[in-house]
Amino acid sequence: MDSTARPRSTRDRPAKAPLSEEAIVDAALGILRSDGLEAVTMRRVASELDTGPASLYVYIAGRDELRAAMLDRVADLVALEDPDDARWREQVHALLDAVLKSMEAHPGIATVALANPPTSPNSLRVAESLLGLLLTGGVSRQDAAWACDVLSLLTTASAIEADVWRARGDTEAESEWVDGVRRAFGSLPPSRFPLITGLTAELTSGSGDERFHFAIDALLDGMVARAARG
Amino acid sequence: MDSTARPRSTRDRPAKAPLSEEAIVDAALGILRSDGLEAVTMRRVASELDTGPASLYVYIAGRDELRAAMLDRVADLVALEDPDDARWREQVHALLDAVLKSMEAHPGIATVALANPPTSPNSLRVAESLLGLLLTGGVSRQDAAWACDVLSLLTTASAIEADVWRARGDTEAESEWVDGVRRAFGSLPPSRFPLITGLTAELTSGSGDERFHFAIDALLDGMVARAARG
DNA sequence: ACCTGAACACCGTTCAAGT
DNA sequence: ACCTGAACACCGTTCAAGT
Repeated sequence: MDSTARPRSTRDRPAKAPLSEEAIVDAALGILRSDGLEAVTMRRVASELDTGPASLYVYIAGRDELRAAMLDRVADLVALEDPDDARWREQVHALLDAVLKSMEAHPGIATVALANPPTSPNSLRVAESLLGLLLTGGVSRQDAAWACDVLSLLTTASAIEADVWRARGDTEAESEWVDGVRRAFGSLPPSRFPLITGLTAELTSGSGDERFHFAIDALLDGMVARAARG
Repeated sequence: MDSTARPRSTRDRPAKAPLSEEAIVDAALGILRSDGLEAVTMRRVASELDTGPASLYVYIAGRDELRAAMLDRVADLVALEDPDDARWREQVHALLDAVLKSMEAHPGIATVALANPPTSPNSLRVAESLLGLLLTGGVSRQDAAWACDVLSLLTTASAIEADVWRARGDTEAESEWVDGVRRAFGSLPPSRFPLITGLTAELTSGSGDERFHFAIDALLDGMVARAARG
């Protein structure tokens, strides 16, 4: 793309990196990965680049534009594969799983995704691929179009849920937080919450991933059934 | 500073309300409805109550607790009905629609919902009702439990999407923003995005509500099919 | 004992002034 | 012409001091 390829320098004193949108987004993503979205402030990004906050505005319109640029960069990490008639269903799972994992590696970015329409270049790249898989699976054109939206929503929401679990569970695996929820459910008054108390095991079973893939399967099942009905 | 003559009333506020968690949450919800989530700051809430920000901390642990309390209050607005075998499916739609509408009336609260585990008293009330409807519909216990989570996620995500559309479209109906997206999709290079450009009509058709109920139906279809398969 | 003024350590963004 | 120091108008939260 660019003529002057430079090694991506973020931390550890890269002598002096000339300011650019790319460098700013790089620095922001570094902060995001290590300290989460709340830590990504204009001032923090600027100080990471050894300059004042005002200088960022030469390259980026503001905080929201920076967040959108970060989001697009995260979507760029998702690898795509061509549709295969025999494997379209697992390909859908694999694609959405890649989106989920990419977001989970950048805690807080899912929140940004929900606040921005999915029309950035790399979001469109993913959407184009997902549409292809759904059509290959025999889903109707209208259903595929809407499912594309719904599946994205679901993936983003799952990523946010994962972010929250991790933030609450701190260093430990999900189990600790889930245990808390299980205890909370179990100690509810059964008279007022007969179903929740009776289904505590089911409500707290499965990992986030299992629930995510369950939802995808249920949605695909529904649309395939709908296509079969005509 | 004469305190006997007349309490200095701020605008049309009910004279002097004694501070309490309820009064604080009330004030916060008022700001939320009129100016959105970003405007709900500890300082703004305090000034609305004619006091300093420090005083709020006597009744509320902090900003996040205030947001959680606001969320629970919004969930309290949802009316429930007893499951009816013949109408369970439309009852699911009605329940989730009520949750969606309640959130849409409080712009930004959906973001709070995604950041908090759905274990507040009124969230549990809604979950208990939804579980009952799904079980009445013949969905398996495990599927009902997970679907409860997925449907909540979907509803919350839809509410956020509605918030974003409204924020972008400003005063006008959705159409203006949708037109923009349609134009953006249409002007994409067909060689790189053959499906998106070919499906622009389908991708941008339907209101948010239609897409929302489509997603619910597809999910329910999938789970009913699953239950039928055994 | 209860409440809060004032302070601390931050924000995003702007713009006049400097180079 | 380009960049940025300094300022403006805000944040959430704490705690010593006042009543």
